Amino acid sequence: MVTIYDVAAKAGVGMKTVSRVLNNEAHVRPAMKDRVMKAIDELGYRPNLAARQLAASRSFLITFILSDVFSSYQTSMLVAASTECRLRNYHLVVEVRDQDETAERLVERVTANLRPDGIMLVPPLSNDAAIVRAIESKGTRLVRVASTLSGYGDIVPVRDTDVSHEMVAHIAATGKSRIALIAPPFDKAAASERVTGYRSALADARLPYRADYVVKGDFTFASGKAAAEQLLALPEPPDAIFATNDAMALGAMAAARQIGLDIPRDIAIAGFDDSPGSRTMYPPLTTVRQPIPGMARNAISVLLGHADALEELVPELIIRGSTQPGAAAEVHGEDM
Amino acid sequence: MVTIYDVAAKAGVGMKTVSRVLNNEAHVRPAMKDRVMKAIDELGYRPNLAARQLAASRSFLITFILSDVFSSYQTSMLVAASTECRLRNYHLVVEVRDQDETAERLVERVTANLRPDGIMLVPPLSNDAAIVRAIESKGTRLVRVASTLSGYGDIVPVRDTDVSHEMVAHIAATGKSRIALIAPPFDKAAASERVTGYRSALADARLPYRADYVVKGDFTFASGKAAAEQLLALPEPPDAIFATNDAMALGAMAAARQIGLDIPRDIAIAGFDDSPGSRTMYPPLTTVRQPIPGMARNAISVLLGHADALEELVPELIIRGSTQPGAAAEVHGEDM
DNA sequence: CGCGACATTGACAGCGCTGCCAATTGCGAT
DNA sequence: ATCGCAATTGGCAGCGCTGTCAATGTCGCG
Repeated sequence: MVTIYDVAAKAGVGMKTVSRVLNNEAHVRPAMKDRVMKAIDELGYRPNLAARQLAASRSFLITFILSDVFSSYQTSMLVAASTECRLRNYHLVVEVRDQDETAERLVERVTANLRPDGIMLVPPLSNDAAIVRAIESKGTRLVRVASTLSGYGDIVPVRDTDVSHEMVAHIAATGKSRIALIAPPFDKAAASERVTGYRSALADARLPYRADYVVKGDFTFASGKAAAEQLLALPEPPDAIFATNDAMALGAMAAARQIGLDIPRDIAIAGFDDSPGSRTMYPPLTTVRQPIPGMARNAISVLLGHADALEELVPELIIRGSTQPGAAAEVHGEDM
Repeated sequence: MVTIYDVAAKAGVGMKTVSRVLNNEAHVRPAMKDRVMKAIDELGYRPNLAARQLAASRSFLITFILSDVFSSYQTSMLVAASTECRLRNYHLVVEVRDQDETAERLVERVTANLRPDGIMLVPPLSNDAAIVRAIESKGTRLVRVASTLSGYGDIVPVRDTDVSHEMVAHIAATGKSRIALIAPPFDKAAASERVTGYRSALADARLPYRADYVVKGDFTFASGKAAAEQLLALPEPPDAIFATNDAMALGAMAAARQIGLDIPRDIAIAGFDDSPGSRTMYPPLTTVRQPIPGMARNAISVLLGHADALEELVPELIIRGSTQPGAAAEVHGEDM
């Protein structure tokens, strides 16, 4: 294996100079730098990560903790984060939270062995106070993609209010007037931007806010189905349902289909996340596409301290057949 | 940070003895071992991975390469593999293959920086000859979950013939007699165990094999939809479609639904993979559940040379509403 | 009871790189 | 040309652990 000494010898410079070039440090004349680069190329030299880690006591590793509840959202974040790490010569290590593993044990094992330079958390784990606190107590850097803005760690905010508003406005524009909401499980309604957007859009459209049209779900298919069943059993059932994620929206679709309703004629249904499943339904689901790659890029940037040029990110309304008959054609053929 | 020297001092033994205990080497008397263990506990000592890597020139890292085409199959493998690594004090690093990145560049960057002790590949990447060859040329250990049995690397085989046979037999048992197949894209029909099972089950059920009932797809939703449209346009259309993965089966469902067919009455549809989407359809999709966690466990075991106790793995038929009306209740409520 | 073989333990030299500090060089101003 | 200061460059000591090998102990057997 070729080492930094070989490069130094070949370039006729001190070993430390090679190190400087590798680390892009200041105080190296361009001519030197070129000579070193050339030697590196010719020798096919690759720095030994373990040695750098040991000497510099940083790991060039970021840990991404996956919750044991899978979601396409998490996976997309993971992929985008890994890609971003690669551009910065970092690497992404995946750890999965075991069922019934305490926050402390999880964080202990994640930080102790590998000593990552940072940890990245996305929902739902990013809103788990116990985990965040445990990471804080270890002193490991943390970035969270989250809507809850308090607590330890830098935060890449999720801004859902406007697009939720847009969504409900879109549904109203298709002529629906009894628009129900399957809300997130959080206790405080204010905790969810998606709920806020729903209410403001109702107000704008001069539609009444009805408490019986708002049912909580827990982001699972089953809870969405149950919520929809409850809504559809109302004396005056809604003619549209906006579910705050796709899994619940699919549950609502199943509930509607089960009692023979036509989507979107009898009931329009919309979700949130643009999950693979939203595209493989018939009719395909109207939903919201989060700028996930950008969010992941921002998160890694923040974590690595290059917070200078963060991207401006805007979620996007994806109108498909579940709210607008003509839109059915816009199905993508991606694998799931 | 507490080091191995601190532990040695506290336990009153040589530093090397602590190292022996850590690595579970032979030639340490139980009494010694206990003393060391106690010291480790009391000090909360954690070995420094970077130092071990450098000294032992192994990385305790396994790289999992993700193809840029997402699938729930890949994700499940990833999660299971990560969990398994953790039990062996290894860590899983994720690298994503960039679109239009050559196999050589991919493998170069994956092996050069991190120098993982092994690489794990699952379909579709595990059948990519160029990647496998590139890894071989780097001399990095490789384990592949694959049905193609030739080439470099240890292989965890995928055995689909029997369960495909079972699936088609099940469909035939529900009274369907014109069972079509949406086949994998491979050139040689023999390459796919799923096709083999289909043919043998037809023979067993004394149903004719009809070439016009076999259409190739490429594992995407769109290709499944197109294939189903072609099948349903036949003069004598099939009354059942077995798609060799779920994405294509969902495409087939969409095609059937679009022309107003009832599932499963007019046409039964079955898939393969037990993807999240298969559960969130109405009716839910009959499919095959691969023993993914076990496969991942086996793969990591093989990679780490503990190939002694491999698990016996059998895929499982999951009968749901898309082939059997009564089965509709068996929907799981997992999030996607 | 003595000897050799083997089990156990410890000492020490790196693994390949970075941080610190000292040595050297270059350059503008006098 | 000379001096001072800052920009460059190199040397060296580890980072914390494992591999090698030598130094002890230990035990069975004659």
